[in-house]
Amino acid sequence: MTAAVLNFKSHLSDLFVQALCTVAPEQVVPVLLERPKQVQHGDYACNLAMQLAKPLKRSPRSIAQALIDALPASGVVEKVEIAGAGFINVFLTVAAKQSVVPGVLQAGEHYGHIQLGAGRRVQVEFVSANPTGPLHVGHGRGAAYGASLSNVLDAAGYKVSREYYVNDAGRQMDILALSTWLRYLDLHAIQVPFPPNAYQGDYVRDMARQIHVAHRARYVHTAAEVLQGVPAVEENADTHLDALIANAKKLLGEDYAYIHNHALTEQLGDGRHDLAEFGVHFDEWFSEQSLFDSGLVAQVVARLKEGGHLYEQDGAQWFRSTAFGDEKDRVVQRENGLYTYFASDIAYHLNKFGRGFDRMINVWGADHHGYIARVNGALTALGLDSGRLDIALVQFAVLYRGGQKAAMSTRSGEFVTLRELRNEVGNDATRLFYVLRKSDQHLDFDMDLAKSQSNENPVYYLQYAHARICSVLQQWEGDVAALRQADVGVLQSDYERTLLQHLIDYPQVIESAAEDLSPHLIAFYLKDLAADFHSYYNASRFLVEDEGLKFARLALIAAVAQVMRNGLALLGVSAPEKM
RNA sequence: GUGCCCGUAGCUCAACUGGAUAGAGCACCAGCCUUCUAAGCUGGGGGUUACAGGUUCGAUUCCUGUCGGGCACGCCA
Repeated sequence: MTAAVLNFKSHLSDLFVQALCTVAPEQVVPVLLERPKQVQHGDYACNLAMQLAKPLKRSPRSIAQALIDALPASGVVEKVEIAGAGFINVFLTVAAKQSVVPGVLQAGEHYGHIQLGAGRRVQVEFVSANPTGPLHVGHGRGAAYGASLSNVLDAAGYKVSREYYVNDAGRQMDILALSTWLRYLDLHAIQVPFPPNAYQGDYVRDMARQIHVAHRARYVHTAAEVLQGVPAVEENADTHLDALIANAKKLLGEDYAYIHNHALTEQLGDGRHDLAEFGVHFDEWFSEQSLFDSGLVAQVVARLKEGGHLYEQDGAQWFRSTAFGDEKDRVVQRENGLYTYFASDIAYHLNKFGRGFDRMINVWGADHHGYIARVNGALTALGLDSGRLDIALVQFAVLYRGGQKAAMSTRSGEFVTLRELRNEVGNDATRLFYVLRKSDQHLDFDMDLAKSQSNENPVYYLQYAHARICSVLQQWEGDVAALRQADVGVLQSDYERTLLQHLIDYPQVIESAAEDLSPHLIAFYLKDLAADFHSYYNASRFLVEDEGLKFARLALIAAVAQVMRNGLALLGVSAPEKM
């Protein structure tokens, strides 16, 4: 086994580059190799000749012939043909393709790991939901996507850091603290009308009860005090809420921080636990508040001001983001002196850039798309290369249950939580369904389908292929590790050739998924691989009399099982040995 | 109204970033279990890629327009 065996595409690509240098050294054309859809078009097709036709003013087919003549010899190439308008079709030798089987078995769980990232450090920031309540199904998609993407980048040779940005500063957290306190007062029969735009969920009452149990009546104040000077909710719900928050801070003094922190700790802990059960882990939980505590937010605003990127209007500080292609300028510091979320976000990104990542990927909900221009603008204004930052937008997921859209109202507290979804359909199905679509496509999540234990459910289709192989290997009762020594020369059938080619493609799929930030490609690949295995299974027997044939076939399906395991692991889906 | 994304089989989605005859699953029809898991397999019907132009050897893919859908347009986070 040589290094080239596991990397046919780049090997062939090198050959074509050499041929190109001979035929048309002055032409700068990228060499693209594709897997043709039709088997008669060979294993790889190259359209180089057609791209050169115009600049060289020659017919594509004559250029193709010249390229073929100039192509260096290679042990893995069976033959090269000109086809159609000028495609160059390359056929690999059977032996070369067969060698993937021992290659996979040798590499084991590392098969598919490539050096695309070359050890470069990449940070993936995802989920980053406000810790103001349970994660819902929208966060779930970001979590599944971010986690799978991180795994793919890891397999592609990047050194990945997974980060959750905790919005522990700002008004939303104050609203949660207030909501908790009001529910607590309710337990002490203090009647204060609960604001409609406060957090309604039952989890708020739970936290109130915890505080009540731990500290009894310590935080009780009269309704009159709480409502002192608070404008009517009918006038303006937001000012009503803010006045209540102000009163809470005033009445509770240092105790306000306790309630605030209790709510934060509870919700963050709950989210962390939820995500861990979902197989989603983070290396870093970055606190927004720490940016204020360290003074970085103030510093970054000062830096922008020094650079002449800020101006004052109506008492507020505006960042001139229109100078960087944004639609309008944005406020970084409000009239009341408070910094906006945008300001702390600039500070956060400055901090990120300072941590020395070669590349950063933010996974955001698609509703944040209008936010990209201003963040890039701010980074550019700070003299940072915004090209190191990628924003991956993830579209919404809509749940369907019994053919009906499931209700998704945050205000009423009537939303389906990620936990409920996981409990109802299981972690495996949830993880897979979330990445079964391109992330920039809307996702219709059919809960009935995800739950169904039937042939309609793609989760079982994948897992079943793996379990079937394990079952066969178990009944064989031989030494699986010895299969890597199998003589695979007898693997000649159409089914076997198809499977061999699929196994060869796997590293290429990792590369595409990493380059396009598209873990769904792994899911599609696994579906294809499973389909080809199931066909093979129905058409052939593995535990046959002929020892050589049996050994070769078992080696092949063991390799298929290995790739299924590797791929499912990237998606966070288990690969059961029995079903 | 302005900006971004999208429109592919009855339904849910692919199509290797401009390639060869646009592919899967579900649903529908007809078959395959005394032999390794039928949660599987085999075959069949189903398309003017929303519509109209344009660019070129070649367009689902790129450009323009129209129609239809989603999202965003706060001194919120």
